[in-house]
Amino acid sequence: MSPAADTRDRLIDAALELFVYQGYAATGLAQVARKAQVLPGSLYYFFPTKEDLLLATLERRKQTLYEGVLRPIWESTNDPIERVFGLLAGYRQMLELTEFKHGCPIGNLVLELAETHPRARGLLVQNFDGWLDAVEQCFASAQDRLPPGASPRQLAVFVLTTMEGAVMLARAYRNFEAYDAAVVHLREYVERLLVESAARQSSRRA
Amino acid sequence: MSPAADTRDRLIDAALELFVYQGYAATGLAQVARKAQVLPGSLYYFFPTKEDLLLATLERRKQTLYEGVLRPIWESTNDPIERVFGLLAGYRQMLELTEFKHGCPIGNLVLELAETHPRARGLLVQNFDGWLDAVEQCFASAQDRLPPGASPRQLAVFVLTTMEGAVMLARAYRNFEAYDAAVVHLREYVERLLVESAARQSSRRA
DNA sequence: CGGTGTTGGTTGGTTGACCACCTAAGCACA
DNA sequence: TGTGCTTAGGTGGTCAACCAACCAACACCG
Repeated sequence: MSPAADTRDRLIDAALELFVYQGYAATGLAQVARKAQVLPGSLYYFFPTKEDLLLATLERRKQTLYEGVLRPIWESTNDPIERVFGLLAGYRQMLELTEFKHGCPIGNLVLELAETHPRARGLLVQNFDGWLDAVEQCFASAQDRLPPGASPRQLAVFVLTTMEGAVMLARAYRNFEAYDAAVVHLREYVERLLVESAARQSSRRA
Repeated sequence: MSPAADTRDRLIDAALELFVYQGYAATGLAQVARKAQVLPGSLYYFFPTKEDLLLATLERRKQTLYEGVLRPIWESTNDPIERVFGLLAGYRQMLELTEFKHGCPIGNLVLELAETHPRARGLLVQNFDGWLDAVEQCFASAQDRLPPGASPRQLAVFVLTTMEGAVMLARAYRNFEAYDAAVVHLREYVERLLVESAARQSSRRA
């Protein structure tokens, strides 16, 4: 890796963390540079404007979704339904490790920037889409165990809304009560869909 | 109302909207004063610091929860379960009316301020608590129609996480697909709890 | 009644810090 | 020698915070 690519990466890493931790507007470029061990001027060399830096972080986030988020869980879990809940457990673990400092990296920025930064919104949506695609695939490959009317995509959306809301409440309360309650109910719901479908299939066979 | 209380109120009203619309950090005090038709100096008379203004808006939000949010729905709907979904419909309507500009007033600020403003976090939690109390009461007064193990509080938490997540996705995508999908699934889940309980009761009677 | 001090609220402008943004000189490596 | 990158410094602008002068309403007292 060239030295330039290295500092560029360090800048994105630093910005990624600061934007998620304290918001976009509240983060100064000088602070990003300091955290990345780079002089403020260099920052301008790679990212002409602050928004360019923001877009680069979102692009990075999108590209590391599989490597950083999905793969560790996909490798430890095979059952598609359990993979979904493994994902939820992963976010829980992140909250735990960072003592609720980091929530969902996308969610925070959506609420802050959706109205004011249209280009960022586009990338945020792409990030959500990537996540939804992955979860949709889980449900799709378990579709034979689900009721016939169940839409994998809509189930994925439900999982994402639950997760985003749960992360938000966990950060607000600084505990896992709400997060765990939400996941328990989501599991109850999915469980019911599974047994319903199983009952239907066995009755058809009979 | 004294003229002073009036300008104070106007300031809180203006700040309330701006903080929700464009975030806390991104909102300048001069902008708040302009919107409230007040000179910047007066702002300092009522609120020594920007954070004091923030806390006042959260206090106000807490006190207007019933009047502004719950009452209109409570009055048009009697069934406790339908009241819960009426609440969700109300937030949907707000998104529609404001063209996705306003999300949940509390949720936005939670993600922005939870880590950096501990006093604000306390008030944000109080706001969530008030909302949760109301929804919990709904489920509690329908408890005879729910399975015996169902906890009204935990159900309320599930509703809140769903709502917050749904609002977030609606704002990101600028459409209601995700919002509606989430609400549909939540309804499916509650519906299943109701019929389950009904079946159990009729089988006991038999 | 009327003059006088006090209080609650307003005005407009200042201050110092910080911000994103910009530049031009310097560096190392090819 | 040239190119890619880094460095230090600087500019204009905006921010929260602050202030001193001001004003109207009121209370108190001669």
